[in-house]
Amino acid sequence: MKVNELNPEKLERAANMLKAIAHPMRIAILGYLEDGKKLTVTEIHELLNIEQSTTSHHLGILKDKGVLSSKREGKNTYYFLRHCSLSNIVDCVTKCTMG
Amino acid sequence: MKVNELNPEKLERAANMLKAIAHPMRIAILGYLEDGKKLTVTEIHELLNIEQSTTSHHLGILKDKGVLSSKREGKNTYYFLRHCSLSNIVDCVTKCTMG
DNA sequence: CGAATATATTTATATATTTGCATTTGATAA
DNA sequence: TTATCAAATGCAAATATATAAATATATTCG
Repeated sequence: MKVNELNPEKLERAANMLKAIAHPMRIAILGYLEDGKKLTVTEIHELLNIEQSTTSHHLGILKDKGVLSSKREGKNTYYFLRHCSLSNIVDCVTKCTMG
Repeated sequence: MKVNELNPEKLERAANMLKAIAHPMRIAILGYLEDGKKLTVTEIHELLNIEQSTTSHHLGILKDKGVLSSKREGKNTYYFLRHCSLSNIVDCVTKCTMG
């Protein structure tokens, strides 16, 4: 890989995407969204047992940094992984922290 | 993957490891350490053109969170990836942020 | 030992993040 | 229209993080 051909803006964008993922709740969210699953804000906030607004906040961060996409359907908004390969990051880091 | 069998402590550890990586300078550091390369603090601080103390700080964070290991040899301390698979994270996130 | 080099730590300041509450906006149905 | 459910936003307090300057520690060499 050519990380060091990365200019500061690219490093910044990569860091921002990782920073978006680097939070316990947000890692858990990504865990629920593997294999192309789509979930609503309410579903996630009930699964994680955290406030609706907090959930929305986390989802907004993940969307803003390019980790998730969303699609409104009626009253619900479904969130899902923008790049399915992003599951690998969570996979890799959980494996590395197990040992 | 079984992210959601992860208990809060494991999520926390995974998040901390990602948080350690999620910084432009620290991503650049990991870029220099791919393929098992080992570099000293001074080499890194010169490569990145940042303060020695700042460099040491960043390396300390990466080591503390389990991303890097270090080995002292004489006056120098060499830093290197603890799990070579961690390069994949940087790889994946840089690819995802390119598009 | 004292000097030089490499690394780490401490400290202070600036900046950013997390969280929940209250509110608002959006969509549907009665 | 009004009521209701779903999601997003603004705000504020608490907490965490980043940076650099100064200082401290460790190692080697003369």
